[in-house]
Amino acid sequence: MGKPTRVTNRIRALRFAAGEMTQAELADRVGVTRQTIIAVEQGRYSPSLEMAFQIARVFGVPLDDAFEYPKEA
Amino acid sequence: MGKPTRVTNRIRALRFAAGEMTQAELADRVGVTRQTIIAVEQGRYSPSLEMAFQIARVFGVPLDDAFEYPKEA
DNA sequence: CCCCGATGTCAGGTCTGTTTGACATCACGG
DNA sequence: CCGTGATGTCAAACAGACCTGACATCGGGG
Repeated sequence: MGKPTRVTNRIRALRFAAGEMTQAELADRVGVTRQTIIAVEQGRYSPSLEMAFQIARVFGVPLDDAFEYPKEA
Repeated sequence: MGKPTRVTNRIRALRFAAGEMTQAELADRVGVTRQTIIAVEQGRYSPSLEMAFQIARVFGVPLDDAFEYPKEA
């Protein structure tokens, strides 16, 4: 139980928008584990900046489009 | 000796552009340590996505403007 | 000259992102 | 009915981000 990750993402939506891309395939393309994709997709924790960049790149969208950070606590 | 952080940033430039903002002040505003700012600024490691968002927000720029990720290995 | 603010370094320790591997469920097709 | 692909869960371990605290340097003022 650490801090709830305030960062949200649109990975799932982007996956489906990209022709029903599977979690396993995304994980493979990004170079991480399927587990990691699941955890991030579910918002259990936020990815590293590098991983965020790679994910956004896979879908061809800017970072701010794939991930969002709410205003203040 | 881990992996060299492929992510680069324009923090230093942004700091000076923002009226000579000091590392300590940025650290304070972002809510991290001065050490962390130094390390990130020097590219010793890439920040978390949350921290990246906060930094970009301090300077009022989009993520992709504050941080860059080079093409391929 | 001395002090102080700003930057940088080093050592150690904590926390969380990431991995590996095993396993459960559900939908689908043969 | 059985097998398989996609998703999800849990546990344990490792790695890297981040912290604390101490200290070194350099430049500018008083």
